[in-house]
Amino acid sequence: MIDVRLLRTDPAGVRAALARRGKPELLEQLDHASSLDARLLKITGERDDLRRQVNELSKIVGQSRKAGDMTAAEVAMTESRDLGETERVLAAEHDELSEALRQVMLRIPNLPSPDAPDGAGEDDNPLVKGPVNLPNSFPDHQRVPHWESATALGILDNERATKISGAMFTMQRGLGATMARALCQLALDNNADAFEEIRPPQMVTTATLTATGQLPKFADDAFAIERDDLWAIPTAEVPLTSLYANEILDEAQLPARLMAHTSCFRREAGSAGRDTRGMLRTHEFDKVEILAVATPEQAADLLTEMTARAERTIASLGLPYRIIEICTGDMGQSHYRSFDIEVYAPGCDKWLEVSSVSWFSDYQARRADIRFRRPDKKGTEIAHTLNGSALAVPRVWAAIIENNRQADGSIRIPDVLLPYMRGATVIPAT
RNA sequence: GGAACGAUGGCAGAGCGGCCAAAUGCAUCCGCCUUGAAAGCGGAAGGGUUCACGCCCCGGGGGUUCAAAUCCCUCUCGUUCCGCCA
Repeated sequence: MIDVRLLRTDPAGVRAALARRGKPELLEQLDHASSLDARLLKITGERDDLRRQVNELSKIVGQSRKAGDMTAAEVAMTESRDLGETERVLAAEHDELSEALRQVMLRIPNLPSPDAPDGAGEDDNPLVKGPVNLPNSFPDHQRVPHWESATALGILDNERATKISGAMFTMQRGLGATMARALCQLALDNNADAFEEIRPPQMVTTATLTATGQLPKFADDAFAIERDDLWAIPTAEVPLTSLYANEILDEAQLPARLMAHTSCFRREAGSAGRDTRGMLRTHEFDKVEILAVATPEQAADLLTEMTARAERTIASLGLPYRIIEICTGDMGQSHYRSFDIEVYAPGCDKWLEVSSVSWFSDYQARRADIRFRRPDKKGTEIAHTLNGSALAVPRVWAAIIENNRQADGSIRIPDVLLPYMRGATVIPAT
């Protein structure tokens, strides 16, 4: 959520920042929020004034009783009763207004960073680095899509996954399953020097899913377990961000660095038919996420560091990759600044997004109410949050299958994964 | 799933419906004392909102009342016992 007070004090600035996202309807929402806020302020003042009068009268009642002046007490009570009725009406109006304002504010996206590049859509995302490790050409045996080669090798069995769970579920077998797990181990081990490993719940409440920004706007993208009012997490970002929800941290605790390997569940509503082959887009996949809760001053460096960490793991696997920055027109709604790492998969001839590292400024933390206290200052401040995929399994797995395919059809296992592969160095051709 | 009890400041823990933003202890911070420390003594210290006055916050929500931390309802969470169970 953006700060209502900012909207109050600098409406032009907020408009200008939001306009960079290129969605005119957002400006109407801003106007709506402003007018609700103005009415809310007025009503709140009137209500509080009435409450003050009621409180004063109540004191008079008590004092008069004590003094034995029952008439005075009676007079004050009657007056207070009348005021109370008006107060009730105003209070109800206040509650309605403030809920309406909240609903509007929850749907207004974050203001992009001044440093974020302008652009209308994904075609405008600037290349920041690379391509790295990209050969001039690929031999024919690497031009085989992973869903063909992996299925032939018996390490991918999507047909049976579909039998069990329906379309867009996948299943790895044998060394394919081992390699999927190895990738998670690698990503965890690569970041264990600075991030605390968490095994969070993978089902969360509605309140938790609202804090990170998935609700109310993107309810259709998440799996719901309605009977118990729970949601399957679309990313570990959700439980990790809420880990410190409704808490006030000491500045010394920041940055708090957390990482988790979890399953991620996505309905992928609206993406039917797009990238649905093989492991490119699935309802359930594994990912290692790294996340930081920080002070505003720490955040920029953390964004750089976390992007570098994600890059390092991809680079160590020997895959061809590039880094792009996300422009204002393509940014996620909670994002302030964002970088993607893409890996080239020669078999399907695509650059695959395998990691996204983002800075959310105080947008998520305000929703989740994560604050911190500076030792030298009174009061509290909203924290900043950042997160990124240290490694998302399916597309990296697919890229390894395609890039590392040998002339004989076997798959060479990247050296950095060997410690986790129970002695295997290749996935043998059948 | 059934039953009983509980939820108050960083922690522990008081709190006859008004004198309670809330005792007391511990912890924290600042002074005094001391060569230094401990002890002792004195003092400070919650959050939100507001330019301010003020208003709100004793797990969440609702109700009763002139007035609610205190009474009633409800939800959530916790503890213990029973049942079931990886």
